[in-house]
Amino acid sequence: MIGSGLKVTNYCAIFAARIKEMEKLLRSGIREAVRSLYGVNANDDLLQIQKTRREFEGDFTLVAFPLARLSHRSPEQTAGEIGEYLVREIDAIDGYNVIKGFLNLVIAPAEWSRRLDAMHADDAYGFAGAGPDAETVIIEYSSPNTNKPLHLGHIRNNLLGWSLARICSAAGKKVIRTNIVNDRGIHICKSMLAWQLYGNGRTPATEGKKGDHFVGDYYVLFEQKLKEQIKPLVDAGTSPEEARENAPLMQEARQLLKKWEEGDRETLELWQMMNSWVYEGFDVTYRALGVEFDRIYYESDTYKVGKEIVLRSLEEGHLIRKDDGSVWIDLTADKLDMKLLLRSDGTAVYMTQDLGTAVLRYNDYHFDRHIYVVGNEQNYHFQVLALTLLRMGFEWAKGLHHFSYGMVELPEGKMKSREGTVVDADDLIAGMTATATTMSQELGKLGGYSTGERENICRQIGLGALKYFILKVDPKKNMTFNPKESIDFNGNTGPFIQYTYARIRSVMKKAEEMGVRSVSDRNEKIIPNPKEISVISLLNDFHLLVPEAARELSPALIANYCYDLAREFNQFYHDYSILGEENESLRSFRLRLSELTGRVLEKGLFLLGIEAPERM
RNA sequence: GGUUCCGUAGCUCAGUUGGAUAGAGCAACAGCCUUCUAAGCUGUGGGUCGAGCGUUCGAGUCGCUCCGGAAUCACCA
Repeated sequence: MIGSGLKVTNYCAIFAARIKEMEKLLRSGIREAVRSLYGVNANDDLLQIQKTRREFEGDFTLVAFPLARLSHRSPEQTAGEIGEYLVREIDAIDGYNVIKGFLNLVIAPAEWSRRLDAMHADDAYGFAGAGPDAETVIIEYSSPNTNKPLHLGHIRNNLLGWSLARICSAAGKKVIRTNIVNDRGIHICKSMLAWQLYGNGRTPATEGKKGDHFVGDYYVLFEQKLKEQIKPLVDAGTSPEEARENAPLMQEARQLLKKWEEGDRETLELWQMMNSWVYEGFDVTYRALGVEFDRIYYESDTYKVGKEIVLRSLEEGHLIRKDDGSVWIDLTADKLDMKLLLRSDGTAVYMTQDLGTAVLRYNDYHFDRHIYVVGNEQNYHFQVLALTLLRMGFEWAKGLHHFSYGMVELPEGKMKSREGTVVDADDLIAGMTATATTMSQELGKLGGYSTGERENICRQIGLGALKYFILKVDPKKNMTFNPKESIDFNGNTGPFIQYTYARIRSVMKKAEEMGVRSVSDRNEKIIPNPKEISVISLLNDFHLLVPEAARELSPALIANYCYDLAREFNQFYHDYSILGEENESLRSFRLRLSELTGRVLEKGLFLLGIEAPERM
């Protein structure tokens, strides 16, 4: 047997260093081959190496077409000659075949087994630590208004932001998760006014209601009452826009906003009280979704900074003041428009506070990159924001990046609050958990567990289904959510991946009971079968996948990878016995393969913000 | 009208810097539990990759034109 665990690790680390560079090894080998065979140096972008497609024999494929130019031979002949050379010169390459100019290379199966050991020995496999000179990335997400509870659109936003933060961290960046709360403005004044008029002192506590829903109800009530006031005016011949502006309720709301901006104590107290109700409600939703922030900014603070910056920039001559006193930036030279930065009455607009927030954050963190997770309806806004900051002389604004994602739509189209089709976040989360519970019962799972354990597992599964459903699709595309057909738990879903993980955990527990060890024995030579090799090969992709996902800012890449890995493992699991294998070394090897798959699935799910249940 | 994004199987979606015969899941049908969890595995059918032209040895992927859809172009946020 083996001496100490430490020795095993060292032994494996050597191979980790060597085999991690498997693709590099191939590259240098091919470059060498080209030099030796044709007497020329192959430019790196001519060496196109990819994984061999399933239907052909081999592990890696070199596309020989580009090299045919150097060899002055047909792609087929070039591929054949290079293949010949590689098999002769590189131990790890066992064989090759050529099909239509594609050189398929077969890696020695034993090499895969060594690669597995190397990955298995590395607890941090796939995740990079943040070094002292790591890039600092701010990720802003969520960004709610304080007049309404969160809905499905916010869920997509929060899940994307949270996952991006984890992916960037795993890729070795220093990440600051932040939120900007739109806590001031006419919208919250509407809720405040409605509560003053019709609330009769009710509170979330007296009504037994979540604070955000409670306040949201008054916002809806305001709009209802306003509509009642508008109707007679319109009937009397006023235009709808004018009627809306002139309705007494609207006037009162504006007055309340004015009082707020003047710092009226009573108004501020009401504002604070109602916002605190909303925050309590948001906290519950955030906790249910499993998202957190390192730092929260409030528009009520940042809009002042924004105003100062605009005024200073005006003095510096970057901006224009019109006759009515309003302040603008002229972006027509960049094919954009004139953009308002301060109203004629001196008050701030949306852009003003975003300018302030950006500057505050730069002063706070000196970020290299600032990622805004905000829907694609604001593409124009963020174009203007970055350009305006640059014009104002803030060079760091080059690091601003709008992570623009698509809308979540219903089969009938957009969610509309007027038609009551908005999918509430809390309802949806509760619904998913309920579905998971029903399904679990129908399948006869989770017998013998306590109620608390059962509830927790069903919660994990329900949320896993929801999160995966949302994160697996390309963020920039609009996506459809059909509330009638509940989200699936079979096939390409979160629970499928969770289930694969739970099965592996179950095997691990049983292995422990049986006393089967997963450590490798360096004296044994394992020749993995093709199914095992496909799993190892996928596991090997993971260390390249994480930086790739960080570069592309793509949780979908991680999600789809997890699915592929789980599917591949399930086939292996189905076809071969792990603990039932009689050959001791092979049994241990399969256990390592399973354990590492479990760890990688867990990490992948972690990057998506999905919990991995030990059993289900 | 300007700008940006999207269009792949009945439905929901993948498809790496352009590479081989475009892939999954759902739904439908047919199988597989005495064996490590059947939320699993296997098989069958299903496609003019919106249309056309171009670049290329090679285009779902790049360019242009058109068709269809979405967003945006507020002294709203």
